[in-house]
Amino acid sequence: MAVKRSSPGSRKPRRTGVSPKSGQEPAGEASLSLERIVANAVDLLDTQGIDGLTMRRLADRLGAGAMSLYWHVDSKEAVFDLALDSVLAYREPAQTGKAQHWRADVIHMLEDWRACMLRHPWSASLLPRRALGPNILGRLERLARTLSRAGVADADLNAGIWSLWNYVMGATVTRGSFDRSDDDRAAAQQRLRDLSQHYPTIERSRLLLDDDWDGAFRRGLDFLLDGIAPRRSKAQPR
Amino acid sequence: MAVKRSSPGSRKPRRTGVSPKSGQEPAGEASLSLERIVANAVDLLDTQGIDGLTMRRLADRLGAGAMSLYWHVDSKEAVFDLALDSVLAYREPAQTGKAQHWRADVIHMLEDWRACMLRHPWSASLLPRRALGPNILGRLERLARTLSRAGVADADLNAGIWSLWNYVMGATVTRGSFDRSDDDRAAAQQRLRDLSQHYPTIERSRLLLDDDWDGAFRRGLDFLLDGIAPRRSKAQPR
DNA sequence: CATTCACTCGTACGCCGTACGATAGAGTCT
DNA sequence: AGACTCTATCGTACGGCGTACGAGTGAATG
Repeated sequence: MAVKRSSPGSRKPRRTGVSPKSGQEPAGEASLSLERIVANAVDLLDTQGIDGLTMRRLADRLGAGAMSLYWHVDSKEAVFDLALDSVLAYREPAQTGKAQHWRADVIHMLEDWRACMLRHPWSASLLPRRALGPNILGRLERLARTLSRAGVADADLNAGIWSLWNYVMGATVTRGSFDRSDDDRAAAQQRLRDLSQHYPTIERSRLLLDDDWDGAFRRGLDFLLDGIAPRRSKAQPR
Repeated sequence: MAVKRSSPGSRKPRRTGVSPKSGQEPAGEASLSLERIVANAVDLLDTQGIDGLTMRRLADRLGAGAMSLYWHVDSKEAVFDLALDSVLAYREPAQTGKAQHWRADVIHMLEDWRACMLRHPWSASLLPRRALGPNILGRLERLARTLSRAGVADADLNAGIWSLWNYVMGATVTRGSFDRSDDDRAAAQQRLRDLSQHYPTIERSRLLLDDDWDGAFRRGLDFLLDGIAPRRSKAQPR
């Protein structure tokens, strides 16, 4: 699944040089393009949820027939891949000249990552079964570079990257499991309160009710970065 | 989605006391029951993957009509919930009398958690959108209890639990994104090698090719536990 | 015997992803 | 000009899905 042979259905549409009449599309009736498809898919996912994206609906929105999409895209799976990656693009922080501390850099990127995914809740549930897109890899690369420059030993690098990565992933995915919609937020809270009763320690700490997600995220990140930070006497891993 | 009103379709079947003829079912033709449904669903998921589970197939396997399932189960979603939770049961370690160190205890539970999910790869991709079942909550409770007894301050407890939790979640989910099947494992490796070329730091560290997942998991866990461990002078969170 | 339950299942509806092949227009070559 | 190719669109149809609905069955109960 993760690896696709470049299938016959998808030669790239090269824009034939000649744009339509004027320099800009007026409105709704532009021609199909990968960009428009992906943008509308994201929109659909945002508003209708993960089951709301169907090829027919997507095509309708674009004023096209369902099968027209398949000239630009191999399958619905591909639409998911593209939508996911498109939502995870990272704009570097404004780089105001002053060199950032590596730690701030890492935190910024990871908090932004988390924010991106929370802005599009479907992305968290998609991630586990999708391939790595360029934006995802770009973030990994950046993370690796930052840590490496900060002096993290090569031998520790991969473990460090994956630790941070996993943490962010898990935090986002977990967060997404709670209070998905606002409709039943109250009901969910009640349910969690009921559930808690059978789990005394959890209840006492209000684990399921505490909703300072952002703070918890940041604190865990600090735990990890403390562990990863270079030039500590790391002899006994136990 | 996460919260269901207990819908009308699912009164619990109470076994009417009188078992069939003998004490044990002979073979294939037992009657439907929640246990059999869930067990077969897990089997189907294990062998056919997440798309391989359909209500019709599941019913066939059980020698029943598709709609018969719906007397025991509200919907296909419920089957997913049940299958997921059933796979995540935790058997406490043999408790050989000697008191375990809390750290060993936590590590055991979390490594077991990860192992469970890797044994059933579909579980990782299901987790993000499913409700909390009793086995999942049981593990959280145990984690909370262990940390609390180990002396983690109440104020740090939730952050600690969620950190560990998120980490395990993310590690499992990420792991699942790679080399899903053995069919295309070679192809996947090649693809990753190609990809790496555009991401120099990643390539240098062989991030995507390194396959010591278990080791990386353990090392990250140690990072975190170092950060969480009680009685450290934790004044400056920065 | 009548009624109620616990349980099973056949049929049917509306939706899905997409294989296939028929277009239509624009560009290119002779 | 005519023939041909390439890009792009789309209508139809197929097989499969989840599940609403309601009819059926056999045992327990009154």
